[in-house]
Amino acid sequence: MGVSIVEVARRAKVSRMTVTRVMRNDPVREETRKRVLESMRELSYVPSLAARAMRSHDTLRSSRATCFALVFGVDTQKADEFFCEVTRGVEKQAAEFGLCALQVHWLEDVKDSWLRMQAVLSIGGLCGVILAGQFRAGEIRSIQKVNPNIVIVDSPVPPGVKVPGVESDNIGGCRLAFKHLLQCKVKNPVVLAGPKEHYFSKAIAGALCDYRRQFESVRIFNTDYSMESARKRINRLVEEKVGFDAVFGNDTLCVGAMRALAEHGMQIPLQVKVVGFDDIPACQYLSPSLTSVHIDKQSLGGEAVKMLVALVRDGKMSGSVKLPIKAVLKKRETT
Amino acid sequence: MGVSIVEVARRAKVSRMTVTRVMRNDPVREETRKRVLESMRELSYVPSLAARAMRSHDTLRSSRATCFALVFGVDTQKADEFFCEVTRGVEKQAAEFGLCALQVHWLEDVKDSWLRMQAVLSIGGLCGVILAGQFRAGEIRSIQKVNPNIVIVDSPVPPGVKVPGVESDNIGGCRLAFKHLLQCKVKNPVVLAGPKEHYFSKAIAGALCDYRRQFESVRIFNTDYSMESARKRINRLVEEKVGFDAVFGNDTLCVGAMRALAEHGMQIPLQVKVVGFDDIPACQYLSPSLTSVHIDKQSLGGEAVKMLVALVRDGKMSGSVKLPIKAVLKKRETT
DNA sequence: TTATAAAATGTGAACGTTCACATTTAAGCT
DNA sequence: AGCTTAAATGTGAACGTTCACATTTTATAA
Repeated sequence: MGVSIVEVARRAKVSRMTVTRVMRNDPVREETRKRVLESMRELSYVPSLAARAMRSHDTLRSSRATCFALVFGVDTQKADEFFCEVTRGVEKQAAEFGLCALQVHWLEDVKDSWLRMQAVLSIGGLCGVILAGQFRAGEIRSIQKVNPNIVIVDSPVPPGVKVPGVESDNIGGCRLAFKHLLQCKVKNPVVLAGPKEHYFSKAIAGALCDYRRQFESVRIFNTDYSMESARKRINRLVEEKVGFDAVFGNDTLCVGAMRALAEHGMQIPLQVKVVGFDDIPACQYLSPSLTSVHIDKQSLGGEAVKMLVALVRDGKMSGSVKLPIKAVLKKRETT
Repeated sequence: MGVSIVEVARRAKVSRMTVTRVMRNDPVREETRKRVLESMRELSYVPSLAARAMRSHDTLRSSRATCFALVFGVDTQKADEFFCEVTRGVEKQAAEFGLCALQVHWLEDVKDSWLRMQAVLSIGGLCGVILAGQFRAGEIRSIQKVNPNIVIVDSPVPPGVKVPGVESDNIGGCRLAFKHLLQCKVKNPVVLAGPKEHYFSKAIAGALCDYRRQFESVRIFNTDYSMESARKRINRLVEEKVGFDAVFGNDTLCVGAMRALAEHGMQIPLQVKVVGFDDIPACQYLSPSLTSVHIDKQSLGGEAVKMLVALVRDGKMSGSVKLPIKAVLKKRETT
């Protein structure tokens, strides 16, 4: 069913190797090259990555590899728009390098999922792996066995593993948010964090160390990043007449929160200020538009690719490089 | 770097074939099986998909295949939330079958992108391909050469190709929207379509055949599905004092449109009604919440996977099956 | 016990590439 | 022409599996 290099060679009356050379732009007589190219076209030859991969363990870091895997961790599904943007950044940069990104979601709850993942990652022609989201040290080590070129994006590298990575400055971003809330004379903010062990939640805790004292009260709630959980939470607070004058959380959560506030006829920003995090595209188009801490998600992805390429090219990276992507506050109508 | 079946075999003091048999659950003496399994564990053996793929052309439809590709067409990037949901449906159903979905975006403007795509699709262990979005007949035929098991999702199958597919009832959905607008006494709707040749745009045209006469005027504009283009368009209409009393377009476009209306202090739904399409999660959380034509995006993805599995299992599908996913109007506050 | 069938295990070849090296062809010089 | 060197092209082996078939071991029956 597939056309092999041998058939192309036969048709062009040359050997397999010459065909390979043509593909590689190695020196071949012009006339021969033309015959081969024509032969490839006519048979609509597609090289078999599988076969290439067989010679892989040495080929892996060769210039021929055309793909890398972009693996999404377990919790990444909720934060849609965020990772969509990261992915876009990855793909743009990948295209720049002539690479192709194979995306895989890792679903924790499915049996054998992990084994299948590993098998996928050992597919030939994969020059490396970018991990997006949260991974445990053991998981990373497993992956390293299968493919040594790993870059981790938007997640703190767990202790005990050495992996280069790109990281948004979440703590710095949270600080900006709190500082801004203070400037807005907020006294009793409600903070909507993600799941307990999550990067974002920890960053919030980190940033609060510096600012907590300056507020009268700070209420923190963990959520699953869904709009619904934010809406419910805020609804409950309002119904229980808990006093608060601001909400801070990621953009998705803020959308849910704003809905709840609207349902109760509360004025934004008059009665309650709202500050988001991530600055997803929709922020500008909400009414009122959402003040948010901007993270350059595309850079996050793009830089990860650059790092991966460097890693592949130079063989090794100097230790556990962390490239921070800085956060910027975008003031809009909710504050 | 990778552990091969031979090493596992050696360690367990058996032949390669016995190891294979253990993996396949073929009959093997219990004691031997235990030795092999242990050996596999200790060496943390991961079978090489690449190597498996080499025997592929017959293996392809065998039960061993663990992955399929989910390919996104050129224009799919804009419609983020929509395809995120479709993907989620695909992955849930894939997990159900013990399969793993490899996502690939096809970026048109990048050179050799198409060739790389094809190479990826011919990766071993891929039991099939799901195409999401718009593809041309020639493209589909090319892919068919590389991998015969194709299902197309949310795109009309181009004439001249026989591919089974799952399709949302876009025309029906648009009819619902227009009918609803009429019920709301709308006389002069503005319609925000996608790019000219797009499925959605054509569905709008199709549905309008039946309803155009019943409106006083219908203004249709093509967009690139971005919020910004919708906002600009509506802004211009307002500034040019073009009279209209409703906006219809996909949800993303509606968000942009609503922003524009809000900027001009126009009341929704009093002065202008807004009806979306797709019913992305955010619709319910906007203020006012967005009336939208609901498409069950997860089913779209899930059914595609079921179809693919059937295709792989039975070898062939009866012609060009089209499974329609029906559309439902969700009335909310914008009408 | 030996013959016979059944169960368990092993073997060579093949899949499509590429590598390292071998061979052929062409070109340049005296 | 004949010799040397460079350029162009070809070959066998290897990558990790699996298949079809071959061989060995074990169980069963006479």
